[in-house]
Amino acid sequence: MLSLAEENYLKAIYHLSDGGSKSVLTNELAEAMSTKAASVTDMIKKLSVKQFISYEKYYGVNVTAKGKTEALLVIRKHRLWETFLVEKLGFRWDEVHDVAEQLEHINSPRLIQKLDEFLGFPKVDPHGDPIPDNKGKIKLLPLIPVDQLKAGYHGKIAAVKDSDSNLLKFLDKIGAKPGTKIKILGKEEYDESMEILIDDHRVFISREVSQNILVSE
Amino acid sequence: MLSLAEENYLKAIYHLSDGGSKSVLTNELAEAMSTKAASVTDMIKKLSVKQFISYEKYYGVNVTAKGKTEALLVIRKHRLWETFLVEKLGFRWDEVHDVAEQLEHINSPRLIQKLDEFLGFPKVDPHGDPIPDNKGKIKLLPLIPVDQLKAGYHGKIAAVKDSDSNLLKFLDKIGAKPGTKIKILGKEEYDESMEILIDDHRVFISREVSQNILVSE
DNA sequence: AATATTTTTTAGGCTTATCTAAATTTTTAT
DNA sequence: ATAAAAATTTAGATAAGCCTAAAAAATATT
Repeated sequence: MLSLAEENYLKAIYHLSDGGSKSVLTNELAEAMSTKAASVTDMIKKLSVKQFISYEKYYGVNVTAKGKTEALLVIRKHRLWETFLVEKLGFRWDEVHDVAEQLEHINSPRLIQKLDEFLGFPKVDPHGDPIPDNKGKIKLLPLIPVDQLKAGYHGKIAAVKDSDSNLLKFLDKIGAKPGTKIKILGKEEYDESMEILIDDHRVFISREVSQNILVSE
Repeated sequence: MLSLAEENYLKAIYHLSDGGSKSVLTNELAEAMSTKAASVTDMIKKLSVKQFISYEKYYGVNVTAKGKTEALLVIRKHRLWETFLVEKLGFRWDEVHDVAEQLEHINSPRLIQKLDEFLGFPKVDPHGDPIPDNKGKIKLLPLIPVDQLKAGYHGKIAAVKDSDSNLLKFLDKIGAKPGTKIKILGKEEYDESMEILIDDHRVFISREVSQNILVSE
């Protein structure tokens, strides 16, 4: 149905559009795909003809309902594989992204069904991101980045935002992952760094980090 | 290093040459790859330049040592994935081939190392075929097809030859798989069909089937 | 409002992997 | 030994996905 390149573009469009809630510009997409604007224009035309996106010259692209479902099915595969790599093969969560990028393109509904079952039908992946169902539907809960919380807040980490390997290694080091208890002790006005408790351990985190740790409600 | 198409050609050449012991003709390869002789000639030139095969115009190709190693590393991945699909995900052995054909091209040495470990370093895949090591070395034991055995022989099934889904389903039905006890009761001269015991169950098999069940020594 | 800048698209090429049709080489048969 | 048949290679196209350079459209500046 979709080629590997088409799947990758569609997924990028889905992510850049925040799940379809805004349009995506050509250069933005070129940047994300590490390619040139001219190549993006070519691909946009193809995906548009196939009705995965809608496109008006010079005004950026939007995913259609069909495109959204398709993107979410790829994301489902990606997140199930990431879960497999961490839970079953013992990968660290900062190592899984590139491999999952390859595995997500394996085409076998039966494989994904069996994998889902083998993993015990997980609802979220190791980063706390929700796993879409086999119809391409996803339940997104509203999440708040820690940098917006006030001193005194306490709850649990729901997810981490960035999939940058260095951020993940740092979070690993301070013991921060989805499910971990977190409490805000204070925020420094000058640089917005924060003092927090991770599982009752006191740590200092910069704004870059606090923006990437998410809690629910 | 190698493109997907190149990997597939190399693997086919390895198999058709019986592991490098004879040369492979253009048409033979075209047939195996479901493509045209002209396309094969093109690809042969590429693999030849890259030194994975040696090639003399009009006389067929042979795999080099380098090509053999490379082919065996792909086969290693294929067989580890087949083992995973059967042992861990509960696939039937007649269902795994097509999915493994896709999975074998995932490029991540770490993934294969972890998978091997997860599976407990299996020596053979679900069909009884040996799994090459991570250096691309394989230990092939000499196997004998059941149609060459005499009445009275008894031993264990070592492997099954054909990966045709219908054959595998039939073998499943009569309970024949690697490790199962087998005894030859007799052979019918007329059509070479045989009467055998599979795990003490009496069954009749045709020559097509008996040629595809293998025992060691 | 006119001009400069930025963004996007078009035009034309390149590579990989495929194809058909024609040419060439090898093999088989007379 | 030569002609016919079969196998293989070459030549020339095509499609996907990318590129650079140039043109066109939209946006920003003065």
